[in-house]
Amino acid sequence: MARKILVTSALPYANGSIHLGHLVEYIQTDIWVRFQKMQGHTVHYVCADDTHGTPIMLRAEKEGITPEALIDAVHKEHSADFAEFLVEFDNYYSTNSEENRVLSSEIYKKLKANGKIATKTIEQFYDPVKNMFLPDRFIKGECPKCHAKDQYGDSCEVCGATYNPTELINAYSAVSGAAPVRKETEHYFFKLSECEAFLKDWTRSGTLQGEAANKMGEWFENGLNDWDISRDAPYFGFEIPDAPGKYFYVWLDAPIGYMASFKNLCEKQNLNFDEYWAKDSKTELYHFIGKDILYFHALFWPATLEYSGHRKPTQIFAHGFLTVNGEKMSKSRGTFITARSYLDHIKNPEYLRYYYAAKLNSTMEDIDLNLEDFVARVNSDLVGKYINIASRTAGFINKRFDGKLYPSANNTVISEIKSAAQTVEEAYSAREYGKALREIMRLSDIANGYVAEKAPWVIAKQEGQDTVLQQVCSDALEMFRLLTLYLKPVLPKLADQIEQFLNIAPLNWLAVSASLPVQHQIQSYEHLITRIDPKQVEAMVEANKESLQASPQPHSEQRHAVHQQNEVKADAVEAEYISIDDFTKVDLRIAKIVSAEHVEGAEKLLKLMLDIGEDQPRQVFAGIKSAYDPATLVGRLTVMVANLAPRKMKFGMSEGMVLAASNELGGPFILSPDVGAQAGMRVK
RNA sequence: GGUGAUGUAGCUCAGCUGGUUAGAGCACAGGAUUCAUAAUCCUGGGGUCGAGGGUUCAAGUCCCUCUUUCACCA
Repeated sequence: MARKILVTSALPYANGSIHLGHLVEYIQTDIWVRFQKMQGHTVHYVCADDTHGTPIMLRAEKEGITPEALIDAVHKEHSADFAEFLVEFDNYYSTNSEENRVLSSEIYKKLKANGKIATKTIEQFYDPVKNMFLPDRFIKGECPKCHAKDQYGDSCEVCGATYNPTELINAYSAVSGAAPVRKETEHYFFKLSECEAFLKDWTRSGTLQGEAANKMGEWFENGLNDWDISRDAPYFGFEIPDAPGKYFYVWLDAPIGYMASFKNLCEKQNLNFDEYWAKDSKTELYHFIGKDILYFHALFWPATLEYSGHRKPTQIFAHGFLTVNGEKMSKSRGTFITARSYLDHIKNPEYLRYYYAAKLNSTMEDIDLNLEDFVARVNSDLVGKYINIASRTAGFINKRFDGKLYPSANNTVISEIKSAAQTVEEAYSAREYGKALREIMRLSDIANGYVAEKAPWVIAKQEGQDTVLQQVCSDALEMFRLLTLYLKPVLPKLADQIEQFLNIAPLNWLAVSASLPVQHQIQSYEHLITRIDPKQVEAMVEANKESLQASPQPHSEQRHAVHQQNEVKADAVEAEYISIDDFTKVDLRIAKIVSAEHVEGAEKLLKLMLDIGEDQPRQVFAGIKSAYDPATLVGRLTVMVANLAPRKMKFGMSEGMVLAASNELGGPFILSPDVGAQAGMRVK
């Protein structure tokens, strides 16, 4: 039965080029879509550029163009990159579209009518020169820990410390250089906290991978915060209908961009939008995303849909990140490789599609692009094994039999390859591409073994064996046809060339049970694919090396968003000195460790019972598990903070803090008093 | 500090609900072959499955502790 399926990939931000990390997702999705289409299902694959937000606005300004001109240019670039990597969207649109404006407004109004919108006055950093509110990323200053200059508002790239923008020393606006001030403003919130019951239910109903559902559990444990969905002018985005000067936060209209892109496709192809998005839709909806934006797709998005009267996603497929040679992509190492740069150097996009597919599975594990392995694998699998089957047999058919086939009636190898169809099918369907390709390569080995065993080059020299020769080679080409069919979701362009070579109609899954008929005429064989020269890869890496200091590490979308959603808290700037009065507020005591034990389930904690001369020993959880065996601690004296507010931890109350020394060289080392100190003595 | 993952041959990875001497590809060694843009076939060496403890007749596979790498949160 033909299914109706709508598939999306995450929307790339219109502020940068597509790189090899992005491509993991688009290639993964494209393979799945092509596979489902080959199965005969109705599939629409839509995507769009994510175009709104402060970074786009500012970049356009810097380049002296309008945001619209910027996103138009990026849209062209992205579209070209995807097309060349054979990522075949049914529609690649933009979130800055009329359809999206209308849908975003409608959804907002429905959320409001359902009582899910609230307003709240918050305090944010404000650039008094530029007259705009500043996201954390646009506040820079000196790192409070290592004092590196020009660090971002949320973390230091030199020492790795994380902090609040308020902690930066000599903070300044990255836009104007002015010192930011705090300013109050009214923001609109989506009352996510009221959606908890619905979301708990939804995230556990099989819509997420197991690991993803576990991850979601964390958010529930901490309680859901209302989601800040507005930004103040100036902002490049959609103005909120009933709130002049307030704009939808980019993440509100981005997922609605999936709908808008599809709406646009409906207009072009006369499809029924509501059939796919109405609350009771019988169609299927799948979102392919990176694990970093799970938060938006598994919490905000389904809640938005639910309370605006729409259907929810059927499933969300999250994948891991790409590493190159086992490490994060890095500009200084030359492994931050753009799609364009790959095309310039390696040329053939199907090599990368094949390699990614060989590595992909249905989990959220990161996948590694090992460049040496990439060359070896592509050369060995695609050229040595797969293409070689045709390359070594087609010549005989063309030269000796005028391109005419004479397949045998019964070939056990062909039967075996055909019978693997279900295994391959299931693997693709479950997004276990690595498994599918392993099976296909196993079959390729069998096919090559068949040719080696029959040795057509020997038969060719024997008198009166023409028919046998023709059969062996025809059968090998039939094997090749089947393998091509299996590989087609991954290698669509190559499959297309092979269809022409074999002179057959475009392969779909039904063609598994067909065969090349007797007397079928094939075209002459021309070499279809060449080996990668490792020098090409070296040149690519070299070309991507940036000698300059690494440009800012892109913060993950999630961190970015969550920070934006947090209100700026009014931390007092720490003074350099404290008074004696401040110090005496801290009640330090000599403590005797009465008992020490491991805490089940805790990574770094030990549970200590500390005697400080009170009736009952204090229970304290200390993060010293890595350095101390509990048994050796019992009986020792150390120092604790006795008047620290008790804190409820996952494992119980912690009624104090043990002091310990550490830095990057080692630790923690707990303190020991000199001989004579007694439990309970005050330290000052 | 918390949470979710992760650690299996030189490299990249399979190993489902625990069950014979732990698998594949690449790389390496030896042999065969020459149809194929040095591709193919056969054979072989190589792993105390991150470390330690436990459950079990039986553990890479379950439990605990420690540890590696990564991500997210604080």
